[in-house]
Amino acid sequence: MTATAGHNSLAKDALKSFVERIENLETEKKALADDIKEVYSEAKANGFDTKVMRAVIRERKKDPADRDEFDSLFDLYMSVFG
Amino acid sequence: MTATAGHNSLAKDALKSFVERIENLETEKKALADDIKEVYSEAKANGFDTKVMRAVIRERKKDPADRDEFDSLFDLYMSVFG
Amino acid sequence: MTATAGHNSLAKDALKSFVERIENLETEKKALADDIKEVYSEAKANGFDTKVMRAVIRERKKDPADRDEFDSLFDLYMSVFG
Amino acid sequence: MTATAGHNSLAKDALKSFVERIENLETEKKALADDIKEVYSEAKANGFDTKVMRAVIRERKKDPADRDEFDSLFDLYMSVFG
DNA sequence: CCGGGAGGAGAGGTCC
DNA sequence: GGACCTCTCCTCCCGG
Repeated sequence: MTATAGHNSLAKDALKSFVERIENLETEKKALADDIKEVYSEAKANGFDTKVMRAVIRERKKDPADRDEFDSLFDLYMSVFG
Repeated sequence: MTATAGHNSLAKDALKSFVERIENLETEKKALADDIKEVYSEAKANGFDTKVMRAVIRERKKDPADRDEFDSLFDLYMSVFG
Repeated sequence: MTATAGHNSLAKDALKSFVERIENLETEKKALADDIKEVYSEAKANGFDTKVMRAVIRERKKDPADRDEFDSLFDLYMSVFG
Repeated sequence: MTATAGHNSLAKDALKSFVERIENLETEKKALADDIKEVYSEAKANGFDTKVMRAVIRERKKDPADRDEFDSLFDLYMSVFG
């Protein structure tokens, strides 16, 4: 936390390294996000409803047991409102 | 809009293809997210404050975008509020 | 488009007025959002599942016709994946 | 899990009450959102750029929060990147 | 009609 | 482990 060309230079280098590694990974992650957007665009251009597609993909990601539990509770709550 | 075996088999295949492409890309994206988490963990183990690191990375991301073409108008509007 | 004291003082006043009206409305809006959060907290403290509650409230907000259309398309898409 | 008149009638009533309170609050909140939209429309009709106005309002909202206690640490970390 | 931006909801991480 | 809070994603609305 102090002086000339030396003190904590290792910590500085370490920090820079960590930050740069993260930024590089985020760059790659963003590229994939863009790719995904692109595929949705293609699908849309082919007449598919992307909102429904998203729902399907979300559904397939879920644990069936969790889904069942959620559904039964949902039905119970809804039943309160006729 | 379709073909031979069964109803709309082409559309079905197209939908399957789109969904699977997206799911694969999301798998890769998640792997990168996990990598990023891992780097933050390393940094934390080395004594860095990850909350501040996140702020730094966010800041560095924002700067380039902030050179907007409406900056002058923005400044004008802001000037109204002293 | 202007008047007496200084350049565009009318426009300035108008802008200030618009901005302040919006900011006041946003303050009120935020207060309501906090109230809503508070009710969810109470409900949770009484043993209700807030995630399911949100789903119920969202469901009740929807137009039945839209919901049916979405559901049938959703089922169709899902059927592609066995 | 409950008492006398009918199955869980108390829990039912409680749930209904919570949901209705939330829905009423959301109705009020939406009314305010509409009011805000209305003010933006007026401003636009008076020749102001609503996009810039939004930027101004956002900025004014951020400033107070940005005086964070970790500013010094943030500056230290940023200094690494000259 | 399409893409981009703003607002809201949900999920995950962090601190207590 | 529970609550807050940040971040990401989804949806809707405005502008082009």
